[in-house]
Amino acid sequence: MNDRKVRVRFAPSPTGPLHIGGVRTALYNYLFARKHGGDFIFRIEDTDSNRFVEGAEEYILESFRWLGVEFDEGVTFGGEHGPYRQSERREIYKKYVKQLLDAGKAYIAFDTPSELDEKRAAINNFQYDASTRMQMRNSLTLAPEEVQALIASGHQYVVRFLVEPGQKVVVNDLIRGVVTIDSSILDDKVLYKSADELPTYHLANIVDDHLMEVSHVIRGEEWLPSAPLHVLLYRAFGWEDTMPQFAHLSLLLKPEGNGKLSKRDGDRLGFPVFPLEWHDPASGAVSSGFREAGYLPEAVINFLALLGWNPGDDVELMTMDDLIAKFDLAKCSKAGARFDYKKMIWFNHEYILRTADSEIARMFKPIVEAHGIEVQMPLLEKIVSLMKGRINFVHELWDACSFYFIAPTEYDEKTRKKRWKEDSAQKMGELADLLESLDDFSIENQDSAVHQWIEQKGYSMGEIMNAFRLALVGEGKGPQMFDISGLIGKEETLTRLRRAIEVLG
RNA sequence: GGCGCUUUCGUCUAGUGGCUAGGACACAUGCCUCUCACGCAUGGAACACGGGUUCGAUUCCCGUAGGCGCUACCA
Repeated sequence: MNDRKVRVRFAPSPTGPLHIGGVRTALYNYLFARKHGGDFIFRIEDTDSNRFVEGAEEYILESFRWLGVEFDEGVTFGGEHGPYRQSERREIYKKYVKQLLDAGKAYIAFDTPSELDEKRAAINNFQYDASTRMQMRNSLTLAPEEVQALIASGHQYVVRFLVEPGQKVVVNDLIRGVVTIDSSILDDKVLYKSADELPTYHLANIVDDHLMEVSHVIRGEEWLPSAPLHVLLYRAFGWEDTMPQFAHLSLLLKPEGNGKLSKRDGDRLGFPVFPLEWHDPASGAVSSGFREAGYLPEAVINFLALLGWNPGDDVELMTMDDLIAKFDLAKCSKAGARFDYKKMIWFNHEYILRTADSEIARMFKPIVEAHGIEVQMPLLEKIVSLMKGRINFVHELWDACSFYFIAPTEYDEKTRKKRWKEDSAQKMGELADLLESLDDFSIENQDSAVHQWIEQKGYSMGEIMNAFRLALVGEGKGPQMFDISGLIGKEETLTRLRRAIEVLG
């Protein structure tokens, strides 16, 4: 049983954008598959025709392409266990539903949704199970001819799983250990609906995992309560010997307050909860995505991997290959993890630091151009190398360094008060003359010439440089002064200097 | 309500039957310095509570409380 080939799957419902929690579940499946040389399957669970959303499947695929999470098999990837979209597997499920029906392990029920609602309203804690099934309209209580007649006359029905009460059902979870429940608390779950000729999640899931030879089911904790039902289904089909091993992951919680992470938290606190921007086809509403918000995929992966899992060492910055090498389901934490978005921002900062200047410059270029500025790559790369350490997102580069491209039109009042003295105009005039006289305007040459001049005149470094900075930048920020003047060039430096003298006096 | 899962600094977490309970984010201070950042250094900060078991429990057991999830012809 344990020497089976590792085969795991990520099986979302195409009901909208992929939640970040789902991304993490997929990531853990991927890491586990790669770690054990197994296969990673992409299956679409579209058994609820009412909730289907156009474009969701493509969105999910695009998200994983961006993140670098790769599938081996499944929808759009091919494979020998297809089709991988549940809506295309109707005939397969019908066969297995019949098998259960014939074996007396499931039955046909005619109670309509509204009848069931009435029951629930009338009886509190009503549950369709061993204690109530004999009072309902189903193949257990009706004569076989009646059942046939109802079906023949077009009555819609569902197939329910007949749960034997009083059994101890044991789920051996790879993260949580042994979980035992009494089958009496389970209800007779709907397995199949005649209305759309599709199974529900529970049936489709078991049949597909079995047929697709899935070895490990790694999914969110919200599935833990139905895991015993799934065990019972494997048993009913006689598949218990090849039943996959289960691992239920803790959930992602709000950064603050109670409850699980939701889109509202992201909107409120200013971070995305979806990998890519999503345009809802029905409402037209736009939800922000990590990609568009300026996160690097490597940073998102690294952050997510550590949210609920830890290899046990003090290393936090890891590549996908590092994560694969270290991943271990047994080291996943059991309790829910708050979504610490500030730490995610720190990861992005670290990854920007580790990304080549040329790559950051390539990402930054369209932003510069959007401000109507033409810039050459070599210059932009130099600016990036000077500035990228101070930002968390590429788009923050613009605010941090727009002075390279645009001369100040006004001067920050606070800085002016502090840095522009009575004699600043005169000294800046001297500085301008000095710089003008330089044939070699290299950073090194400016540096030595200006230092020499300051020393000769007995000026202080601070008074000169700070006034100089105000003149070129318009405020008190930025890298070393000659890294600014050197890059904007002699002519521009002198223009800005002389304008400041004129304006500030 | 019922059932299940869960509980170490504010947050993510490491860890052990005997430790000064470790790291990271965030925060504070200092250093660096021509500014702002970055960076570096330092600091404050935790074993939910109550019972057991034990020579000794943060660690093992039970209970309580809190948190989370499920309780659909949704996944």
